[in-house]
Amino acid sequence: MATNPGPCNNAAIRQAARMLGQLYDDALAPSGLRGTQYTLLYVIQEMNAPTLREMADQLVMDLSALGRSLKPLERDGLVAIVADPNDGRAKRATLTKAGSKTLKRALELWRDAQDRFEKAFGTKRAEELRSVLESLSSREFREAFQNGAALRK
Amino acid sequence: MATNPGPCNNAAIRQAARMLGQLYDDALAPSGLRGTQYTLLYVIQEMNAPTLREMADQLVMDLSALGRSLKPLERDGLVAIVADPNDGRAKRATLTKAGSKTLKRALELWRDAQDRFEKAFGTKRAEELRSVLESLSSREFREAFQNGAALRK
DNA sequence: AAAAATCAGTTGCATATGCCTTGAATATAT
DNA sequence: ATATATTCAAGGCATATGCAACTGATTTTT
Repeated sequence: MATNPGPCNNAAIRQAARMLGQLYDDALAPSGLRGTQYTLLYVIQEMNAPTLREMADQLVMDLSALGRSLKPLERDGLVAIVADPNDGRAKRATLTKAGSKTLKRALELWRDAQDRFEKAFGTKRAEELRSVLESLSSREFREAFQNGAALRK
Repeated sequence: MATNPGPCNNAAIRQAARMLGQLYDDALAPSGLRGTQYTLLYVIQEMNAPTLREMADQLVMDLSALGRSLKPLERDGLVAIVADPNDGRAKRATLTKAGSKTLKRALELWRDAQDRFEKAFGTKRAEELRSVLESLSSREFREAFQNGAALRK
Protein backbone atom coordinates (compact mmCIF):
# COMPACT_ATOMS: atom_id res chain seq x y z
CA MET A 1 0.00 0.00 0.00
CA ALA A 2 2.87 2.37 0.55
CA THR A 3 2.29 5.89 1.63
CA ASN A 4 1.40 6.85 -1.84
CA PRO A 5 0.75 10.57 -1.96
CA GLY A 6 -2.80 9.66 -1.31
CA PRO A 7 -4.53 8.64 -4.43
CA CYS A 8 -3.90 12.22 -5.55
CA ASN A 9 -4.30 12.31 -9.29
CA ASN A 10 -1.99 15.23 -9.57
CA ALA A 11 0.78 13.72 -7.49
CA ALA A 12 0.41 10.43 -9.30
CA ILE A 13 0.75 11.89 -12.74
CA ARG A 14 3.70 14.03 -11.80
CA GLN A 15 5.45 11.05 -10.36
CA ALA A 16 4.78 8.95 -13.42
CA ALA A 17 5.92 11.81 -15.62
CA ARG A 18 9.18 12.13 -13.73
CA MET A 19 9.80 8.44 -14.07
CA LEU A 20 8.96 8.17 -17.72
CA GLY A 21 10.84 11.36 -18.43
CA GLN A 22 14.03 9.81 -17.18
CA LEU A 23 13.56 6.70 -19.25
CA TYR A 24 12.99 8.66 -22.42
CA ASP A 25 15.80 11.05 -21.64
CA ASP A 26 18.14 8.12 -21.32
CA ALA A 27 16.89 6.61 -24.53
CA LEU A 28 17.39 9.86 -26.43
CA ALA A 29 20.70 10.76 -24.83
CA PRO A 30 22.82 9.56 -27.77
CA SER A 31 21.16 12.24 -29.90
CA GLY A 32 22.05 14.92 -27.40
CA LEU A 33 18.38 15.75 -26.93
CA ARG A 34 16.23 15.57 -23.83
CA GLY A 35 12.76 14.14 -24.22
CA THR A 36 11.19 17.56 -24.08
CA GLN A 37 13.52 18.91 -26.71
CA TYR A 38 12.81 16.02 -28.98
CA THR A 39 9.15 16.88 -28.66
CA LEU A 40 9.78 20.50 -29.54
CA LEU A 41 11.73 19.65 -32.66
CA TYR A 42 9.14 17.11 -33.64
CA VAL A 43 6.31 19.57 -33.30
CA ILE A 44 8.15 22.24 -35.24
CA GLN A 45 8.57 19.83 -38.09
CA GLU A 46 5.04 18.52 -37.83
CA MET A 47 3.47 21.96 -37.69
CA ASN A 48 5.80 23.31 -40.31
CA ALA A 49 7.28 26.50 -38.94
CA PRO A 50 4.55 27.41 -36.46
CA THR A 51 4.47 30.68 -34.58
CA LEU A 52 5.45 30.33 -30.95
CA ARG A 53 1.86 30.99 -30.03
CA GLU A 54 0.58 28.17 -32.19
CA MET A 55 3.17 25.84 -30.78
CA ALA A 56 2.36 26.77 -27.22
CA ASP A 57 -1.31 26.14 -27.84
CA GLN A 58 -0.61 22.82 -29.44
CA LEU A 59 1.52 21.75 -26.53
CA VAL A 60 -0.81 23.24 -23.97
CA MET A 61 2.03 25.13 -22.47
CA ASP A 62 2.82 28.64 -21.42
CA LEU A 63 4.15 30.85 -24.20
CA SER A 64 7.03 32.25 -22.22
CA ALA A 65 7.95 28.78 -21.01
CA LEU A 66 8.04 27.60 -24.58
CA GLY A 67 10.17 30.51 -25.64
CA ARG A 68 12.68 29.69 -22.96
CA SER A 69 12.69 26.00 -23.77
CA LEU A 70 13.60 26.86 -27.32
CA LYS A 71 16.60 28.90 -26.25
CA PRO A 72 19.01 26.02 -25.73
CA LEU A 73 17.99 24.58 -29.08
CA GLU A 74 18.55 27.92 -30.74
CA ARG A 75 21.88 28.33 -29.04
CA ASP A 76 22.91 24.90 -30.29
CA GLY A 77 21.87 25.77 -33.81
CA LEU A 78 19.07 23.25 -34.12
CA VAL A 79 16.25 25.75 -34.26
CA ALA A 80 15.99 29.18 -35.81
CA ILE A 81 13.38 31.69 -34.76
CA VAL A 82 12.36 33.95 -37.61
CA ALA A 83 10.01 36.91 -37.77
CA ASP A 84 6.67 36.26 -39.39
CA PRO A 85 6.49 38.26 -42.62
CA ASN A 86 2.78 38.96 -42.23
CA ASP A 87 2.50 39.74 -38.56
CA GLY A 88 5.07 41.95 -36.94
CA ARG A 89 4.30 40.48 -33.56
CA ALA A 90 4.71 36.85 -34.38
CA LYS A 91 7.82 34.73 -34.71
CA ARG A 92 8.09 31.33 -36.23
CA ALA A 93 10.19 28.40 -35.16
CA THR A 94 11.98 26.49 -37.89
CA LEU A 95 14.41 23.61 -37.94
CA THR A 96 17.89 24.33 -39.21
CA LYS A 97 19.60 21.73 -41.29
CA ALA A 98 21.37 20.49 -38.18
CA GLY A 99 18.03 20.46 -36.42
CA SER A 100 16.43 18.23 -39.03
CA LYS A 101 19.37 15.93 -38.94
CA THR A 102 19.34 15.67 -35.19
CA LEU A 103 15.63 15.08 -35.21
CA LYS A 104 15.99 12.32 -37.74
CA ARG A 105 18.57 10.62 -35.60
CA ALA A 106 16.49 11.11 -32.46
CA LEU A 107 13.44 9.69 -34.16
CA GLU A 108 15.10 6.32 -34.39
CA LEU A 109 16.02 6.36 -30.75
CA TRP A 110 12.54 7.49 -29.89
CA ARG A 111 10.97 4.72 -31.91
CA ASP A 112 13.06 2.21 -30.08
CA ALA A 113 12.01 3.67 -26.74
CA GLN A 114 8.42 3.68 -27.82
CA ASP A 115 8.71 0.04 -28.83
CA ARG A 116 10.23 -0.93 -25.54
CA PHE A 117 7.46 0.96 -23.86
CA GLU A 118 4.78 -1.00 -25.66
CA LYS A 119 6.51 -4.23 -24.92
CA ALA A 120 7.13 -3.50 -21.25
CA PHE A 121 3.79 -1.90 -20.59
CA GLY A 122 1.65 -3.98 -22.85
CA THR A 123 -0.07 -2.79 -25.98
CA LYS A 124 -3.44 -2.83 -24.36
CA ARG A 125 -2.30 -0.84 -21.34
CA ALA A 126 -0.37 1.58 -23.51
CA GLU A 127 -3.50 2.18 -25.50
CA GLU A 128 -5.38 2.77 -22.30
CA LEU A 129 -2.76 5.17 -21.06
CA ARG A 130 -2.76 7.30 -24.16
CA SER A 131 -6.50 7.33 -24.12
CA VAL A 132 -6.86 8.68 -20.60
CA LEU A 133 -4.02 11.12 -21.10
CA GLU A 134 -5.69 12.49 -24.16
CA SER A 135 -8.90 13.04 -22.26
CA LEU A 136 -6.96 14.76 -19.52
CA SER A 137 -5.33 17.16 -21.92
CA SER A 138 -8.59 18.09 -23.54
CA ARG A 139 -10.18 21.46 -23.20
CA GLU A 140 -13.45 19.75 -22.40
CA PHE A 141 -12.03 18.12 -19.34
CA ARG A 142 -10.41 21.29 -18.11
CA GLU A 143 -13.62 23.18 -18.42
CA ALA A 144 -15.65 20.46 -16.80
CA PHE A 145 -13.21 20.40 -13.92
CA GLN A 146 -13.26 24.13 -13.51
CA ASN A 147 -17.01 24.23 -13.58
CA GLY A 148 -17.20 21.41 -11.10
CA ALA A 149 -19.46 19.88 -13.69
CA ALA A 150 -19.42 16.55 -15.42
CA LEU A 151 -17.71 15.96 -18.72
CA ARG A 152 -20.42 15.94 -21.33
CA LYS A 153 -18.39 13.62 -23.44
CA MET B 1 -6.45 14.84 -35.21
CA ALA B 2 -4.20 17.75 -34.45
CA THR B 3 -0.47 17.48 -34.60
CA ASN B 4 -0.34 15.75 -31.30
CA PRO B 5 3.26 15.32 -30.24
CA GLY B 6 3.05 12.05 -32.04
CA PRO B 7 1.58 9.38 -29.90
CA CYS B 8 4.67 9.87 -27.75
CA ASN B 9 3.91 8.51 -24.33
CA ASN B 10 6.40 10.79 -22.75
CA ALA B 11 5.12 13.94 -24.42
CA ALA B 12 1.55 12.95 -23.67
CA ILE B 13 2.11 12.43 -19.99
CA ARG B 14 4.06 15.63 -19.61
CA GLN B 15 1.33 17.55 -21.31
CA ALA B 16 -1.34 16.02 -19.15
CA ALA B 17 0.75 16.68 -16.07
CA ARG B 18 1.15 20.33 -16.98
CA MET B 19 -2.55 20.67 -17.48
CA LEU B 20 -3.60 18.88 -14.34
CA GLY B 21 -0.91 20.68 -12.41
CA GLN B 22 -2.46 23.99 -13.23
CA LEU B 23 -5.90 22.86 -12.21
CA TYR B 24 -4.70 21.57 -8.87
CA ASP B 25 -2.53 24.61 -8.32
CA ASP B 26 -5.54 26.81 -8.83
CA ALA B 27 -7.63 24.72 -6.51
CA LEU B 28 -5.02 24.86 -3.77
CA ALA B 29 -4.14 28.51 -4.24
CA PRO B 30 -6.24 29.73 -1.29
CA SER B 31 -3.98 27.72 1.00
CA GLY B 32 -0.91 29.35 -0.42
CA LEU B 33 0.43 25.97 -1.53
CA ARG B 34 1.25 24.67 -4.98
CA GLY B 35 0.15 21.18 -5.82
CA THR B 36 3.68 19.86 -5.44
CA GLN B 37 4.09 21.50 -2.07
CA TYR B 38 0.83 20.08 -0.86
CA THR B 39 2.14 16.66 -1.80
CA LEU B 40 5.34 17.22 0.12
CA LEU B 41 3.54 18.27 3.29
CA TYR B 42 1.15 15.40 2.93
CA VAL B 43 3.92 12.86 2.57
CA ILE B 44 5.83 14.26 5.52
CA GLN B 45 2.76 13.82 7.67
CA GLU B 46 1.96 10.42 6.24
CA MET B 47 5.47 9.09 6.64
CA ASN B 48 5.89 10.74 9.99
CA ALA B 49 9.12 12.68 9.90
CA PRO B 50 10.89 10.72 7.17
CA THR B 51 14.51 11.27 6.25
CA LEU B 52 14.94 13.14 3.00
CA ARG B 53 16.21 9.96 1.44
CA GLU B 54 13.10 8.03 2.43
CA MET B 55 10.92 10.79 1.12
CA ALA B 56 12.77 10.97 -2.15
CA ASP B 57 12.43 7.22 -2.63
CA GLN B 58 8.76 7.34 -1.83
CA LEU B 59 8.19 10.10 -4.32
CA VAL B 60 10.51 8.57 -6.87
CA MET B 61 12.37 11.81 -7.13
CA ASP B 62 15.92 13.01 -7.01
CA LEU B 63 17.23 13.68 -3.52
CA SER B 64 18.72 17.03 -4.37
CA ALA B 65 15.55 18.06 -6.15
CA LEU B 66 13.58 17.17 -3.07
CA GLY B 67 15.90 19.11 -0.82
CA ARG B 68 15.45 22.17 -2.95
CA SER B 69 11.71 21.80 -3.15
CA LEU B 70 11.58 21.81 0.62
CA LYS B 71 13.46 25.08 0.85
CA PRO B 72 10.52 27.39 0.19
CA LEU B 73 8.45 25.46 2.71
CA GLU B 74 11.21 25.74 5.26
CA ARG B 75 11.63 29.40 4.58
CA ASP B 76 7.93 29.91 5.09
CA GLY B 77 8.05 28.06 8.37
CA LEU B 78 5.85 25.15 7.34
CA VAL B 79 8.53 22.51 7.46
CA ALA B 80 11.51 22.02 9.74
CA ILE B 81 14.48 19.87 8.83
CA VAL B 82 16.07 18.25 11.84
CA ALA B 83 19.13 16.07 12.22
CA ASP B 84 18.48 12.39 12.76
CA PRO B 85 19.67 11.43 16.24
CA ASN B 86 20.82 8.00 15.17
CA ASP B 87 22.50 8.71 11.89
CA GLY B 88 24.76 11.65 11.56
CA ARG B 89 24.23 11.74 7.83
CA ALA B 90 20.46 11.80 7.77
CA LYS B 91 18.02 14.64 8.25
CA ARG B 92 14.34 14.37 8.85
CA ALA B 93 11.55 16.55 7.57
CA THR B 94 8.84 17.48 10.02
CA LEU B 95 5.80 19.69 9.90
CA THR B 96 5.79 22.74 12.09
CA LYS B 97 2.59 23.74 13.77
CA ALA B 98 1.95 26.20 10.97
CA GLY B 99 2.72 23.43 8.51
CA SER B 100 0.12 21.10 9.98
CA LYS B 101 -2.42 23.85 10.00
CA THR B 102 -1.76 24.78 6.42
CA LEU B 103 -1.90 21.16 5.40
CA LYS B 104 -5.23 20.71 7.12
CA ARG B 105 -6.64 23.67 5.28
CA ALA B 106 -5.16 22.49 1.99
CA LEU B 107 -6.59 19.05 2.50
CA GLU B 108 -10.08 20.41 2.21
CA LEU B 109 -9.27 22.26 -0.95
CA TRP B 110 -7.58 19.17 -2.28
CA ARG B 111 -10.54 16.98 -1.51
CA ASP B 112 -12.76 19.36 -3.38
CA ALA B 113 -10.45 19.28 -6.37
CA GLN B 114 -10.27 15.54 -6.20
CA ASP B 115 -14.05 15.37 -6.15
CA ARG B 116 -14.38 17.65 -9.11
CA PHE B 117 -11.84 15.50 -10.84
CA GLU B 118 -13.87 12.34 -10.32
CA LYS B 119 -16.97 14.04 -11.44
CA ALA B 120 -15.47 15.63 -14.53
CA PHE B 121 -13.40 12.67 -15.53
CA GLY B 122 -15.71 9.91 -14.47
CA THR B 123 -15.11 7.47 -11.64
CA LYS B 124 -14.37 4.66 -13.98
CA ARG B 125 -11.88 6.64 -16.00
CA ALA B 126 -10.30 8.05 -12.87
CA GLU B 127 -9.83 4.53 -11.62
CA GLU B 128 -8.27 3.60 -14.91
CA LEU B 129 -5.97 6.57 -14.81
CA ARG B 130 -4.64 5.85 -11.35
CA SER B 131 -4.18 2.25 -12.28
CA VAL B 132 -2.01 2.91 -15.31
CA LEU B 133 -0.09 5.63 -13.51
CA GLU B 134 0.69 3.27 -10.71
CA SER B 135 2.03 0.69 -13.12
CA LEU B 136 4.12 3.37 -14.77
CA SER B 137 5.69 4.42 -11.50
CA SER B 138 6.57 0.89 -10.53
CA ARG B 139 10.08 -0.37 -10.36
CA GLU B 140 8.99 -3.40 -12.34
CA PHE B 141 7.99 -1.31 -15.30
CA ARG B 142 11.13 0.72 -15.24
CA GLU B 143 13.27 -2.35 -15.23
CA ALA B 144 11.26 -4.03 -17.93
CA PHE B 145 11.62 -0.91 -20.06
CA GLN B 146 15.32 -0.65 -19.49
CA ASN B 147 15.84 -4.30 -20.30
CA GLY B 148 13.74 -3.94 -23.39
CA ALA B 149 11.91 -6.88 -21.93
CA ALA B 150 8.28 -7.48 -21.14
CA LEU B 151 6.77 -6.77 -17.78
CA ARG B 152 6.62 -10.15 -16.12
CA LYS B 153 3.78 -9.79 -13.81
C1' DA C 1 41.56 -0.96 13.72
C1' DA C 2 42.73 0.98 9.21
C1' DA C 3 41.35 1.17 4.51
C1' DA C 4 37.72 0.95 1.16
C1' DA C 5 33.11 1.14 -0.23
C1' DT C 6 28.61 3.27 0.69
C1' DC C 7 25.37 6.41 1.86
C1' DA C 8 22.94 11.12 3.09
C1' DG C 9 22.90 15.69 1.97
C1' DT C 10 24.69 19.94 -0.34
C1' DT C 11 26.06 22.78 -4.07
C1' DG C 12 26.95 24.10 -8.93
C1' DC C 13 24.94 23.93 -13.23
C1' DA C 14 21.16 23.32 -16.52
C1' DT C 15 16.59 22.59 -18.28
C1' DA C 16 11.40 22.84 -17.63
C1' DT C 17 7.46 25.69 -16.54
C1' DG C 18 4.31 29.19 -14.87
C1' DC C 19 2.69 34.04 -13.65
C1' DC C 20 2.86 38.92 -14.21
C1' DT C 21 4.42 43.01 -16.49
C1' DT C 22 5.95 45.53 -20.41
C1' DG C 23 6.54 46.99 -25.23
C1' DA C 24 5.42 46.73 -29.85
C1' DA C 25 2.09 45.52 -33.45
C1' DT C 26 -2.40 44.48 -35.01
C1' DA C 27 -7.26 44.42 -34.86
C1' DT C 28 -11.71 46.83 -33.27
C1' DA C 29 -14.76 50.06 -32.15
C1' DT C 30 -16.41 54.68 -32.53
C1' DA D 1 -8.66 58.30 -38.69
C1' DT D 2 -8.28 57.69 -33.67
C1' DA D 3 -8.53 55.87 -29.49
C1' DT D 4 -9.00 51.39 -27.39
C1' DA D 5 -8.61 46.63 -26.86
C1' DT D 6 -6.22 42.51 -27.98
C1' DT D 7 -2.32 39.77 -29.11
C1' DC D 8 2.65 38.05 -29.47
C1' DA D 9 6.79 37.81 -27.42
C1' DA D 10 10.34 38.98 -24.01
C1' DG D 11 12.04 39.65 -19.20
C1' DG D 12 11.91 39.34 -14.28
C1' DC D 13 10.94 36.27 -10.68
C1' DA D 14 9.97 31.74 -8.61
C1' DT D 15 9.32 26.80 -8.24
C1' DA D 16 10.29 21.95 -10.03
C1' DT D 17 13.74 18.57 -11.24
C1' DG D 18 17.93 16.09 -12.67
C1' DC D 19 22.99 15.03 -12.85
C1' DA D 20 27.70 15.25 -11.36
C1' DA D 21 31.07 16.50 -8.02
C1' DC D 22 32.12 16.94 -3.13
C1' DT D 23 32.00 16.45 2.02
C1' DG D 24 31.15 14.13 6.06
C1' DA D 25 29.32 9.93 8.38
C1' DT D 26 28.56 5.00 8.55
C1' DT D 27 29.28 0.39 7.04
C1' DT D 28 31.94 -3.22 5.11
C1' DT D 29 36.33 -5.32 4.05
C1' DT D 30 40.54 -6.95 4.92
